[in-house]
Amino acid sequence: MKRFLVTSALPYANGPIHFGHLVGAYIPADVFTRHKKMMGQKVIHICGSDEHGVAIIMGAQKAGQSCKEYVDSWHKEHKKLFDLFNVEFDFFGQTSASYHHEEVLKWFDALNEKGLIGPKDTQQLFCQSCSNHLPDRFVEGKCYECDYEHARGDECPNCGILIDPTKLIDPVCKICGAQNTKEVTVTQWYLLQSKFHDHFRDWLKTKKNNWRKTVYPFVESLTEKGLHDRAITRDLEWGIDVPLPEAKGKKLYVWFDAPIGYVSNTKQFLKETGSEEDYLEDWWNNSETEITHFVGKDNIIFHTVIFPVMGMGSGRIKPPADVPANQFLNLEGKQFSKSSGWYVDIKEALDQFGVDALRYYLLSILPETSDSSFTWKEFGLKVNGELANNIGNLVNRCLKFWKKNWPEGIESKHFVGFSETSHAKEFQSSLEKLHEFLEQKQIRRALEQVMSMGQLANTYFSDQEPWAQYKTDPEKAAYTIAQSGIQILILGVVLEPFLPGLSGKILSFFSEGLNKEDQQKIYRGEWKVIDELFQNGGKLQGKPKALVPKIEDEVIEKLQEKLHQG
RNA sequence: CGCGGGGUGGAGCAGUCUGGUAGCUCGUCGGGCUCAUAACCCGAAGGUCGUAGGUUCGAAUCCUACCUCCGCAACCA
Repeated sequence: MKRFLVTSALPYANGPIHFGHLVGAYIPADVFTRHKKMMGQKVIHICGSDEHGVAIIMGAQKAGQSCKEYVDSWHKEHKKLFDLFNVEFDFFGQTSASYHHEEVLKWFDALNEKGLIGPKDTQQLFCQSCSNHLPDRFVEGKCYECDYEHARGDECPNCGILIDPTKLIDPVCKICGAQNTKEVTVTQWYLLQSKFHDHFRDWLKTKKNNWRKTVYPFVESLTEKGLHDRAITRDLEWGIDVPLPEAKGKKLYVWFDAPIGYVSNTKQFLKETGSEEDYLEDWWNNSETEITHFVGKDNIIFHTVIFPVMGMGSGRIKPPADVPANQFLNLEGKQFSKSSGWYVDIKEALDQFGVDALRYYLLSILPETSDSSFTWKEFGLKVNGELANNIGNLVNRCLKFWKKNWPEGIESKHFVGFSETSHAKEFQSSLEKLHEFLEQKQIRRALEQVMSMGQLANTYFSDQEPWAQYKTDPEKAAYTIAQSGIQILILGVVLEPFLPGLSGKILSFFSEGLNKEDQQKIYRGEWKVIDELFQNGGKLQGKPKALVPKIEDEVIEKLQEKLHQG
């Protein structure tokens, strides 16, 4: 049986999550996974904290904590935020855990055995003040081509040439700020990707027609002329030991171990849930598995080149079916930047507006094809004008009318045969489009289909005029409300992947007996089941109310002011 | 000529691969309705698809040149 393995980029345990991260990977992955689950397909969503690397060491130093304490606290913080945002993982692990270290060593050994890892001597700058090796962007200086003052160790932002850091004029350590470097020769172990070029290109070509146009052309042109060998070891104190006697004291580079976290976390997930399945045979290396990595565009190279090479090269896992990378989300046109005050505090926003409003807006501006912008003004307009007016109001107008006029319930006969009606046909076609878009990971367009179903339901309600029917022919009105009620029930189910919170609220009006199986049937369009659901008549649970509160203009204005004041 | 992605009615976007009456949401204007969160429904106005050439019976869509915006993405994680 076909199965789906979904991953979202491992958040780096070194700072808060912002909207860009949510929109780039976690929310799309969550929607896709929930969709698959509702379809009744076998799917797991794996993620976890990425906890090695120089930035973590520096962050821990600054915080006066050990590295482990430091990453643990960010791990908890991130987990909490994902929960608040209804982003659901089947497993959310840590790369500092021992199960992860074990897995990484297996990869290293396998690649080493296949001759895909080897040592090379390189010239590197070493800071004599803080005793750190300074790879690329940890050093800055004057460009030897154009004299630009702040050329980085890898590239000059002014003239664009690739920089050899040892040739920089007056190099400065970016870690401690001292100008006290010397050139040293160090041995590092490299992932010999160049040996894998032809094999890689053969595989890549098979993705030409299914990958996004922001992904394929980029990877294609980048790898056309060859794959670069990459250093996968570092001289650091924190990380996974290189399992070679001649590399004593060295650690594996964080980007080597991090993606393996997807695999090690899957193993741990199966172990903790008592599964009999094998993480490799049944999942990562199973021909029936479709692997999808949700990432932001900054992660494309690692997920489309390096990790696939590691997987194919070691033979441990198969390469991904798709890497639906998203573009960047800006804040009112400029990049989010916590240090310059250009950011939005997610927790505050959650407290103020609730998860449904935020998820709705973020979903509607997912940067799937190009960069997009978060603006408070548009947030207010979309939540009020679309979510509240369309869906919120629909639920409210129909269910209030229902509760008021049939407090003891509507007879079951009015609910029968919905799937055969003409108003169900249009719903059905929207649902089919929604499924199609979600399969293609076009989540924005899928959400539009949900909204169009809301509009269909509003139109049906208005056309039938149950308020007028009730005065002349109450039976007819009962039928209209029953049918409208079914439409709302379907909407509630269909909303689940997008807005699980709102979905749950809508469904709670209907029946406590609406189990997962029935929901899945409705989600799949098997609407015959609805006849059975209302066989004892339709009585509403609880008291209907406005589910999506409107956002006041003044609130938006205040937030805009606050942002621009910094 | 470093690389990739954008430039479509007031705003935000889809359509470009596989040429054939320019589509969606919001906003605006007009009408309707009163069950509902001043919500909902119907209708209308509004675009020579960045510019200039070319291919074609026909181009937003293919080709060429140019202008312009965003990002940096294989030793930042």
